[in-house]
Amino acid sequence: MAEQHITSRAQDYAQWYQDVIAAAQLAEPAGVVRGCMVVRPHGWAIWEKIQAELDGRFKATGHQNAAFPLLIPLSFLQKEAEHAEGFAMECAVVTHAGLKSVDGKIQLKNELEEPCVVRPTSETIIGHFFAKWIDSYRDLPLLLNQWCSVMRWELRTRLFLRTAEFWWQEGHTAHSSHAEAVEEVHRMLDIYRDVYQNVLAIPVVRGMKTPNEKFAGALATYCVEALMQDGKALQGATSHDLGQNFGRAFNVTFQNKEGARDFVWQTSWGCTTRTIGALIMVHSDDNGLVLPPRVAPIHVAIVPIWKSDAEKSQVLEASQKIAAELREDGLVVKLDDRDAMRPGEKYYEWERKGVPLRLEVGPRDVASATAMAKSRISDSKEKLKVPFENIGVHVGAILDAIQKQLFARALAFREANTVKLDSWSDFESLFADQGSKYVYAHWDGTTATELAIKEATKATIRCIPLAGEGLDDGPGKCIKTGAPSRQRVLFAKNY
RNA sequence: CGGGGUGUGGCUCAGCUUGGCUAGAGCGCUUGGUUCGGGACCAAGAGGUCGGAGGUUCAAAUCCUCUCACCCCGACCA
Repeated sequence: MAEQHITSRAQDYAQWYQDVIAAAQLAEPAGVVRGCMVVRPHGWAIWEKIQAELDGRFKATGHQNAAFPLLIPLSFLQKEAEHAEGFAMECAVVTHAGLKSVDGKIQLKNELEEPCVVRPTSETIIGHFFAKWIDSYRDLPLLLNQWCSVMRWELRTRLFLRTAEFWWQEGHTAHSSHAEAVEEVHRMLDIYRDVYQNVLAIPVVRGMKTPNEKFAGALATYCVEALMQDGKALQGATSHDLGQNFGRAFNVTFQNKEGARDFVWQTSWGCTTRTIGALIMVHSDDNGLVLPPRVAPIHVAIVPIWKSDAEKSQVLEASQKIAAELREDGLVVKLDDRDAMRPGEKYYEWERKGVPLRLEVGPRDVASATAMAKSRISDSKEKLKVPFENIGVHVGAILDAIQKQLFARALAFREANTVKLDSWSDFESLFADQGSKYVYAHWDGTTATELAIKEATKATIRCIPLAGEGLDDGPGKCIKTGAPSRQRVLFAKNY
């Protein structure tokens, strides 16, 4: 196991981000195919935890999982003009099938009559099947989700944040009325908020995207936005009101109670492996990955300490008992009994992998029937004594506390890095150089102004916060043009 | 896709300017031994066609051309 140096956040934030990923063995660039990543077991285990949390909530709200083809006929993409334009540049295209060997060299064989795109998202092909499956209002609502990977041929890639292939879920639903579809859009947005805040311990702002930022082909796009430690925002998940746009494009119609034909009202919503990037950039520190217990693949690492063989058997026996008891409580416990490694090195390893709690069990601890506990997020090297008796209760309480502390810490950071601005020069200087925060400011509602602000400062409108979110205080004047503004919107640089 | 940078054992790098013995070091890895409460030590080993393909040359890690990948800054985007 190669020792991993982690650059400090202060020195080079981008390098720190990559170092944390390498040191925790979460993922690495595939190298053999531009922009693609390999998600290593520890990284995938985190994704599986996120999947489980989301999937359970999807099922509980009546959704079913399904799987649709990876390849989409090119013609499908042309059916919804705005959607096609939004994704045209970044589609990977399959033009051939089969290979042949010519003079020992592999060559392409049969050119396809109609090329296929590798799905960048599945609205089109799912629209096609919705048209087949939906005939009556009795078939609605149709509530589906698929877990899969998609491909967008990105020109600049970063592990988890932007890769050519990434993993996600995409929910697709069809409804008999716009009101019902809108209700679904918000139901799913709230599920994302719930998972972000209560599982990932990341505070988010719910909002609506501007017309300029919304999903190509949607009537409206809603999102949850999170703030990273460098002051940049990251979109955590999206939920789209597709209106009848795809219904029209794919002729998805149903007969309503009155006997009339109408196009269905659709939604789609998604959350990606990018979420792991958010986890890293919100919680982790200069010692490596920090994970909230609810998404940690390993909750507790037990490091036994011994000198003699007699001590070793005694200490291991006690450690195994503790591990078994904690596992009965549903915790994932790693008993690190590797012989060749000294305890200190094990501490560093589990720290950089983000294990929330470490228990040390040595001869002295066995004698006193206590273990030394070290939280991943405690400031000092101070350790806490926990008794063997009812250890599950103590460990459970510590893990709960860590979960709460992480959210509180992230929330405090967000509050400390959120400002209300009304002066254009203040706005400009805040975003000067690499600077960024959450800035609530007035905007006149035009795309022209939005783009002018971006041009001048690199800051973009992350969202128009929903009622009750953010720091809105009623109408005002646009920070750039002085034109009337209905409410403050959220600005930041973004990933 | 535009601008800049990088590519030498698993990792970090030296060597390249000015071509020349068998391509080195530290860490990691393997084996044996001593260790073990915050990154251990000793000894002996294994591991590289220098990102790839062409070219120049008696001779290329080193010079030239092309290409691939990665990183940074843009533009675009989950």
